[in-house]
Amino acid sequence: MKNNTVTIHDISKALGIDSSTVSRALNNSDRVSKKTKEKIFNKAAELGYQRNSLASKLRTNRTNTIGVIVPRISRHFFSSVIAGIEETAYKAGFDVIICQSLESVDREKKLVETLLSNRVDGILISISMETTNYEHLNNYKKNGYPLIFFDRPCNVSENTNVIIDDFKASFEATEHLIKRGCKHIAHFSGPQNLELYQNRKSGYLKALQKYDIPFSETLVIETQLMQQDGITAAKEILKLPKVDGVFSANDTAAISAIQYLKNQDVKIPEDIAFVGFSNEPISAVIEPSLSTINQPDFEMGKVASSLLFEQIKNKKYASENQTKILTPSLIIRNSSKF
Amino acid sequence: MKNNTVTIHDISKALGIDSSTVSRALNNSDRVSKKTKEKIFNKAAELGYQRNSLASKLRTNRTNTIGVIVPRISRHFFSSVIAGIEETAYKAGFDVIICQSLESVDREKKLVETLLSNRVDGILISISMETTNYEHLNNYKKNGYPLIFFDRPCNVSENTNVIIDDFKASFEATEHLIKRGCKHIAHFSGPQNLELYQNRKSGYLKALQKYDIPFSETLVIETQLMQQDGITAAKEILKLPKVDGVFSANDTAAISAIQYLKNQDVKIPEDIAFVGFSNEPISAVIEPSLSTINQPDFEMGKVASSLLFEQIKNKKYASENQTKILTPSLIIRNSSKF
DNA sequence: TTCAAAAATACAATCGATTGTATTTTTATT
DNA sequence: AATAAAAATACAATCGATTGTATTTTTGAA
Repeated sequence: MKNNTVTIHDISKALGIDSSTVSRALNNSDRVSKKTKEKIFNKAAELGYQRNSLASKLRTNRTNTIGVIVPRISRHFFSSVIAGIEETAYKAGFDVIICQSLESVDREKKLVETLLSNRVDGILISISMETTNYEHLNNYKKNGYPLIFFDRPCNVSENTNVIIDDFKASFEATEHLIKRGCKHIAHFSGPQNLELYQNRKSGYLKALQKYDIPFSETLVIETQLMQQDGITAAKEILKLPKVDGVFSANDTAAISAIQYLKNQDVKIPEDIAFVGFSNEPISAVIEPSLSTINQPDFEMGKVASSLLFEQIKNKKYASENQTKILTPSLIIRNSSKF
Repeated sequence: MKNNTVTIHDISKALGIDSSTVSRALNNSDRVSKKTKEKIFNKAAELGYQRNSLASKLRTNRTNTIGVIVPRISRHFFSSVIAGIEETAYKAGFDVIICQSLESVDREKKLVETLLSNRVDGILISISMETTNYEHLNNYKKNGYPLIFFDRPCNVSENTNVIIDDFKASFEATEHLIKRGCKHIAHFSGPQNLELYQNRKSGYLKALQKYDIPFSETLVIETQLMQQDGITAAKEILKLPKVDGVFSANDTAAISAIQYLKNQDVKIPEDIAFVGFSNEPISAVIEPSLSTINQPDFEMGKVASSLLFEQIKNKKYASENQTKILTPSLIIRNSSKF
């Protein structure tokens, strides 16, 4: 089977011009005269030439491509981060390869392998919930490979992280519930191997402590925070005495819990007030609308990718451990109105 | 700047074995003895060898990668289709490059260029709302390049399309409104350059016709069906006399319209009943929950990618024009309850 | 017109892996 | 032990573009 794609050599032969000159012309090098460039451009168009990026990348050892690994692209937060990344990348002339780990470490490992074997110039990653071991990432990081963690940080070694201030936001969310009058506040918590969920829990605890609210471990319900988990958690708190407020570490679980509780004739926020986390679009339109934490998602994408491009351009930064902390904000809606 | 990545030649030198043998060993060819394979595997692991896919792809002229272009990954429908595609691709040993056109033709064109220059083995595309001209796609299709349209079909020439039966679903949705008692049904319509929106409108018209419901062009409000468009459309129908039902060509516009109308003290469904299209997750949880058309999204991804892999394996299929039609279903919820 | 400098173009090696063919080594048969 | 067949390995070209260096052509100043 003959391959009929057009190469610079076809152009070269057709015009009797060396392929090196053709290559330079197509890259608009000033080592080629205007006249020959013209000829080459025309012939290239005529033959339907299309550069083979694989060959180019192989030769130059530069792909102008970065990889992004997120748990799920369908999560609004992540697709917004990706939008921010793509905007920055576009300006910098980089392509972006988007991958989803689906919260599986195995998949994550394979994705990293694939990205690296395709020689992306750098990787932005928000690790999966299952990820507890960072070897698959740190090996490459050690080689000075540009790698940046966002949203879900990795602090086991020197890394660059772009995160939001989960502790502060969670503190504020909980404080808001307290000021509103809640006395028995439960917390829907996520996997504690993710620092992010540790921080959200800490913020919650800190607020209780500040206001001298008695705390019991039974108030913390740790799940994967999926839709089904919200229902399970809702059932849990109904068993507990007097829970009148819930700070959920994400919106998804809060929303399904609210739905369930409403069906059980629990009044939101009168009986139980809710604050979620993430500001999923759905939160604004459910009934009652969900108070939540808005994260600077788009900005996070821009910041993380800008840092990555800096590292790519200037390798020395790659070894520097820096953490950028972005500030989220509390949005008060009906689920926690007075 | 020296490049310190490990190649098969490093392994070759370290062991005194020819690089061709190393390559064959790493590909588990049976032309290499077990003993040497062992040695090579060990050395590869020791040196931290990682295949350079670029070189491999260049040489073999096979990338085992397909490209997917969708308008937006954040749309639930598309991320579900992608999930279906990825599942099939994974089984077939293919990688998937996900791209979003953001409904811009220019971006779409660039994405196609990039995918082709990276020599993906085939492309799955759901065209942007702006796309009216298919040259950027048909040129490649003519070369026998495997290309499949899904959801938003392209019938200007011989193409393979995977679509849902928009006409039938829209007919049923409208019929449902009629049977429910609606007499003045408006239609939120999308860009008519997309066949999909033509079909949805046709189904709506057909239903009106079947039940002898008088029709006026003012009842059809054509927009981009974004959130803001829903509000605009809602204002429109308030100006019309007696509109008591709306069939919206997507959920997004329906939802924002409902929100707006509720604020204007219009009762849904008592005053105006609504049926949307797409079954976005949000539709199930808003108040009232939105009746809508559920699309077999995941299945669509599986079907489209299976077809593509067939075309890739067996080029002769590529020239065959076939259209697969999947059947959606009406979900009746509170926004159109009796 | 001459000739050095500058501009334009050609030559050839290279990126890393693959693969058809050639050569060497091993195995098995007589 | 001799030898053909089979197995294992080595050689060398190749995929398509890039790039350092060499060569040719053009330009312009003397």
